[in-house]
Amino acid sequence: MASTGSTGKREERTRRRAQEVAEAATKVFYERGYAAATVQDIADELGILKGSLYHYIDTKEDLLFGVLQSVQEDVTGVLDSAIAEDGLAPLDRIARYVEAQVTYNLTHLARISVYHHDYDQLTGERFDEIAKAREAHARKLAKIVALGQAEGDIDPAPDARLLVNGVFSTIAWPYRWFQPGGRWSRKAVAAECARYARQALRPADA
Amino acid sequence: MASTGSTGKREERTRRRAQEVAEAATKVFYERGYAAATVQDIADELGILKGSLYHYIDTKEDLLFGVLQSVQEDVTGVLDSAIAEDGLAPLDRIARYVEAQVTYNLTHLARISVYHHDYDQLTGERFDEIAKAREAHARKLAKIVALGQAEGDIDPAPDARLLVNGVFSTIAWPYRWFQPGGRWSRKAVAAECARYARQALRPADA
DNA sequence: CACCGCAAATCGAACAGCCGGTTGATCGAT
DNA sequence: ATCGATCAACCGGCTGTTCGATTTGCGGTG
Repeated sequence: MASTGSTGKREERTRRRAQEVAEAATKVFYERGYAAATVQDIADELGILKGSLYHYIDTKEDLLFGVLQSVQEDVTGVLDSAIAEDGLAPLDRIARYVEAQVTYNLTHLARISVYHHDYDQLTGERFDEIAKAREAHARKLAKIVALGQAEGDIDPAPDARLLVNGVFSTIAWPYRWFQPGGRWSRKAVAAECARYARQALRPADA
Repeated sequence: MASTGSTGKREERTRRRAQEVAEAATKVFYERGYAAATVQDIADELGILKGSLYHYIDTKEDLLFGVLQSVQEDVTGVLDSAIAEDGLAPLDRIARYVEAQVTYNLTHLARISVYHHDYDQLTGERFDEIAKAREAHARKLAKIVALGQAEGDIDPAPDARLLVNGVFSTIAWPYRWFQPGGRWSRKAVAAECARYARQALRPADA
């Protein structure tokens, strides 16, 4: 049987285990923070010895990078989806994007926490890679903002990049205070953030 | 000569040195993060041996707590000042508060970074103390928001506590991306944040 | 279906190095 | 002479990482 495309049980199992490792790392990094977390902690979470963990990685940082890369993919996907929708005015597009991203953030609290909290603990090229992706992300959003300013449903006075940072703040902060099962549902928070951002972007007079 | 009230050169010098220690800790925690930072690093920053540092502290965590306590005082002061101003409509008061706090944050990047980044590395009562202060802070702001909602210049639909979190996001995020001497001045960023928050709070129709 | 081969996964033990923290002696300004 | 500040040397414990031995379970063979 040809190899490509079909997943033997062997490879399947391997892939699964690798994902379990990533999840364990995410959980531990979320609870303790990357720097304070120990390779031992992650091994304990998996129920193996810490030496065994090095069958999957070369370095502790590999675990962090794995998580960050994966989150970056998701985050990029959310924005691209919002861009792909057609027939939306820029302001509506941004509102949808905010709602979708906040929903994602509150559904994947651990991943997003690590993404925002520990990303600057990466070193060398790896840091650069994520930083580059983040900047590309910001530029994409800036384009939509600028379009909205040109069309008149977004305040034309402020620099588009400043408005982008405003939107990011609205998106990024909720993971810091949100409590699952608490007073507000994910949906309610996401909707309020979308409203908040939309209102903030609108021209002053309106 | 009486002792109380007058500062002898001895005590003066001691106080100064203690502040230098705190500043060194702030700088190192800002650059490396609390968990990754070493007592050695801070001693190096001061030009003394790490053993000598323990003349001022009992524990590494003392350094973190010192910084956080001090920042918490400042932050409380900023809000209280905004509350003390009289003759201001709630929405104007909040806008002033946002501008003042963002200005503070961008002027004391290192302190604020540590405050937001490493505060959950405190343990026991100390964590509780800061957490309590933060909650009191949120309640104060919620009162102003609720007042604004009652008076009609703030959207009455969303829960006041959700709006407070929105305002906090606008305040707290800039330290993450702001670059001193970069494209925007502190004043410009602070003013834009104030505008962003004010606009976000206003009723939808307006 | 029973067997075997082989690679992936885990173990077990060790490592050098650095961590936070302690202690007693010494320095230096008042 | 006093007392805060610094030094010098040390400790036990834990860190990330390495590596050869051992176990586990899928894939092919008869």
